[in-house]
Amino acid sequence: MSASRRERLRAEATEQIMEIALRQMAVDGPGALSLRGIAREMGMTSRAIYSYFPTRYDLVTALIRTFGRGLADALELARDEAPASDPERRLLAWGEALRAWALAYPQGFQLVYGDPLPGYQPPPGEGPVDEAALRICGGLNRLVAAACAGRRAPATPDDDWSGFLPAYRARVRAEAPDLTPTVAASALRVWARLHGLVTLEIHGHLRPVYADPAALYRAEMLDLVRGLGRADLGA
Amino acid sequence: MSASRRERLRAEATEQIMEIALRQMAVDGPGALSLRGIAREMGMTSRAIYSYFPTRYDLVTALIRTFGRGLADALELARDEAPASDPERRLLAWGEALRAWALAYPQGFQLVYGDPLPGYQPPPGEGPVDEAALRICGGLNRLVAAACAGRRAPATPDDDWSGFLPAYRARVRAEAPDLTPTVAASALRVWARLHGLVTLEIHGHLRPVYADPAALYRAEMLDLVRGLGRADLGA
DNA sequence: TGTACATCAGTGAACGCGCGTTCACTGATGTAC
DNA sequence: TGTACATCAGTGAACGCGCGTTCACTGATGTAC
Repeated sequence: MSASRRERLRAEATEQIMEIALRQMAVDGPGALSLRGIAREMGMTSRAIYSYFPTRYDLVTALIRTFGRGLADALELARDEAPASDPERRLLAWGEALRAWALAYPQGFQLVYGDPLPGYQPPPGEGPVDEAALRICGGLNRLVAAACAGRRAPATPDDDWSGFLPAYRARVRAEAPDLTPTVAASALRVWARLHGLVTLEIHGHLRPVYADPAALYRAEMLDLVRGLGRADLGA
Repeated sequence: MSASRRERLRAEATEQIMEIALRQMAVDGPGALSLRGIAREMGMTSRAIYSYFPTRYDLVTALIRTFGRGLADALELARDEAPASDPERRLLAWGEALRAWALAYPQGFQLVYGDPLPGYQPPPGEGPVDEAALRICGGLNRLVAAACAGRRAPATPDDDWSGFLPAYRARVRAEAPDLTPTVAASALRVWARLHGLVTLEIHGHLRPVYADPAALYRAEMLDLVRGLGRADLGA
């Protein structure tokens, strides 16, 4: 088992690098992330970082991927703590978790949903957020579908997918064959509404205005749930 | 009038600097903004920039202020093109203008509403966005109030302002004494809903999903107008 | 249990770069008499 | 209209900095026999 000791140390160092990277970004803004700075804080030569991340952008990619997974985990966890029999509560829990996570990791939120870093280009092939985006998007689709299920106007059966990209439609179909486009569009707009309040809050635009952003967010979520099931998308 | 020739040239150069700054930010991300780069592109010595902007951050501040004003102008213009007798259309026009402006100047939108630049701190005293934020916020408040006016449940008269910051409340009171807190909160949430879709779109998160973001946005606005006037904020 | 070898984390010095900013200046444009 | 002076846009060279990245290496940790 002594081979794994090296592995453990390596994993720990890798993690430490990522933690320090985050702190740097939190303190001085993204873009302040610097390999030399991390090395300095770890008490290592800057050269040493390169045996963990061959390039600055590889570090960023790893950060984005980690955060994406973390967010997806947090959302699924919160959702699953509410009983499956109560889809509305599950949706509310999901929404609360989104805000809570964003407030806890504002740099992470920005990495995943904002412009990650000046000049950063995701690596070719699967981007670092793709896996998480799929989980998050798919999860929200199912939640919204469940919450809509027992409501009036449960979506015209012959709605069209024409607004969506074919690739996205195929993906949705693959994992949730009976999801209607109306529901998918609703989910998208639910996401956008929550996203709007969250980004305003983490960028400080709510601060000079509203003292209780949690209440505002909750009210928005309640309104949003109330509005579900109306087939109101489209021309 | 030859004194003004110098002034004109100076103003033109100042404007050119700002334009190039924008282009740089658009191409290589914010944070890629560099005085030397601007000078290079203008065919000047980097030193020359300093007679226009004493510091890099002064340039950023000027950019933010300009963009803030530009956005506020665009919104007011669009609103005023719709007849004052049709508050809903005015609100819709305002919303469309927000999206259109953000798509036209994504760097500007990010300067005003996102993290402007790594390390940037607004100057002490009045920040560069304050004037524009006031105009935008106040304008939206009035629009929402007008759109709510003829509706059922036009806000409980004795609603409370407790969720808002006292300073904000005072400002709103000063310029629109009969605005109810319910309306103010509605306006805030209207803003957030539009902001959510817009930020998702300009950061490219809608692109892999929805082919017609304009339609999605329009649907959201219609839903939002439909929902106005319900006194649905609060515990 | 002991020795010879492979692995691999980390060192230390150096590269070339672009940056913001400062210094001392030049030469053209405008102003006052 | 012409001259003496003030203004001021822009030059050119230099500063010190922190950065990402590369080179050739050392010494400790683990592995095979």
